Amino acid sequence: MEKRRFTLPENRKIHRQQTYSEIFRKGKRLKFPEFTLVFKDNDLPYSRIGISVGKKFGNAVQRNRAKRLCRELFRLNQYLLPTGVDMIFLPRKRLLDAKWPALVKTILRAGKEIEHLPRKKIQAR
RNA sequence: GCAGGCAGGCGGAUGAUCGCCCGUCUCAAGCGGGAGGAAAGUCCGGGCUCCACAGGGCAAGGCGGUUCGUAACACGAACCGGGGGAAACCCCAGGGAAAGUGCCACAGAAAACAGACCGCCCCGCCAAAUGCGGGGUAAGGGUGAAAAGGUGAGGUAAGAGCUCACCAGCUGCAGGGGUGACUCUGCAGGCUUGGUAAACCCCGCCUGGAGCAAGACCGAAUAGGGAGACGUUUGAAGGCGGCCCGUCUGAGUCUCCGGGUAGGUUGCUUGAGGUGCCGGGUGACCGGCAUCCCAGAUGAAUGAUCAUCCUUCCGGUUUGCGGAAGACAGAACCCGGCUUACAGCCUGCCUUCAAGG
RNA sequence: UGGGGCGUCGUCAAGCGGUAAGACACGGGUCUUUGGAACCCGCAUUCGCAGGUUCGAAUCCUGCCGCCCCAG
Repeated sequence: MEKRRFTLPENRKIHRQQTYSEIFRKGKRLKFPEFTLVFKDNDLPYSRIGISVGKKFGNAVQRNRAKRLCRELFRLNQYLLPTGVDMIFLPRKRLLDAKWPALVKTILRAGKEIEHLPRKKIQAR
C-alpha cells in the first residue's frame, strides 16, 4: 500500500477574493450543525479549501480555532473526500463545543453528498 | 489562627503521531526557532520614514505642588500640602477667585459695590397700652450646601473688632531648616476680603503635519504619452525557408525614454534588547563586566489527535474507579507607559484582633 | 491604521448644571348591550457602566462597554 502524506500545500488553499465570490455565487450549499459547506467543481486534479469566518463569530482566539479545526478536517480526510471540488467552510458557533469524532463523521457524510451531486450533472449533459 | 494592606511571581507538565511558518546558498532530508502578561483597548510619549520649514506672533489643543528619573511623556520615584481609615496603608486635574465677567435653583430679609423680615433699643404722636412714624443695631430667631471670624471680658440706650485677651485664618517683614514645594519661630499690619476656573478666563510650560497601507525598488498584460530611425509608384515590416535569391500580403514598422495598474521585492527585526554578577542611589533608575540571539506571517503560520501526570468539581468514598472542567485571551514596524480582562496557585513584608508562651 | 457619531420607559424620542417633556404601546377606569373611538388615571430610584468635579450631574471631566458609519 502506497504511503500517503497528509500535507496541505499552498495551492490547495483558495486565496483570491474573485474565486470566493464565484463559489458563493454559483456553488451549492450543504448545512450541518457544526458548519455550512459551499462547494463547486473546479477544473483541477485536486480539491481546494477555503474558510470564511466573520467578525460576529467571536474574538480572534475563537475565530482562529474555528479556522484551524476546519483546516485539519480537510487535511486529515483529504483522500476520503471527492477531488476536483472547491469547498468553503462557514463555521457555526457549535463547532467550538463539538467533539472531534463527531466532526469527522460530519465531514465524511458531506463528502458522500458532494460526490453524488456532480455525477447527476455529468449524466444530464 | 482570623480579617486586612502592600510588593512580586507562575499562568498546566511530559511524550508519541500527523501537519503549518521562518532560518540554515537553492529543492529534499536533517537541525534550530515559533504568541502574551496583558500580544487587547488604541488613551499618551518616543524611535524610524516621507512632506513642510528664515525668524517671530496668533489661533487650536494639552499639561499644572516640588525635586529627581527618563530618549520622551499626561508615566514613575521620593518628598510637601489636603482628605479617608482603628492601623498597616490608600486617594487627590494639587497654579491663580484681594485682573475682570458670569452663575449660585428652591427656601430665605439678604447669595456678595453687603443687607434688615421677626427681634432688641431710643425718640416723637396719643391720657395709657396697642398701634403708627423716624432712627440706631447686627447679639438672638428661622432658611439653606454655603450667611460676613470663634470664645470670654469690658463697653453701651441696645449693640457691634468698638476695645482687650486667647484661638483660627490672611498679608508683609526678619531669622532658623530644606536644592525646592514648604515648614518652624518672632514682630508688625488691617481686624477677616463666600463658593465655583472638570464656567468663560488669566499665568507658566509643551506641541509642524502625516503615518510601515510611511517610504524605497522591480514591474507584466491592455490602453495611452514623448523622441528618433526606416518607409508608402526608389517598397519598411511580416509569412514560406537553416540563410540568400525568389514569391505572396502590403502602410505602417522598429528602437529608446518617462509615468504607472495587477503583482512582487524591500522596509522586517540586534533592540532606549534579555539574563546573571558587581557597584552607585532612600527610590524610580543608572553604570561596568560576562553571556545569549529569543516569531517575522501578509486571504495572514504558531495547530490537531491520543496517552500519562497535575489542579478543581460531581458520583462514590478505605484505596481504587467513572465522568466533567482547566481563566483572560492571538504578534502585524519597533520600544516606554497608561487603562481594561483574568480560573487557580505560590512567595515575602507589614497592621489589627484573638489565644498561648 | 486614522477619523467621526450614537446609547434616556417596551418603541420613537425632547431635555444639555437645579422635580426627566411628549407620542405610540401597555395596564386600570368612565361611557356603551358589546367592541371601537373619545375622555380620565397610572407607567424611567441603574438616563449604557464605573469613578471624579460641584451644595447638587442625564447634562461637565476621565476611564471602560456596546452599536453604527467613513478614509486608505
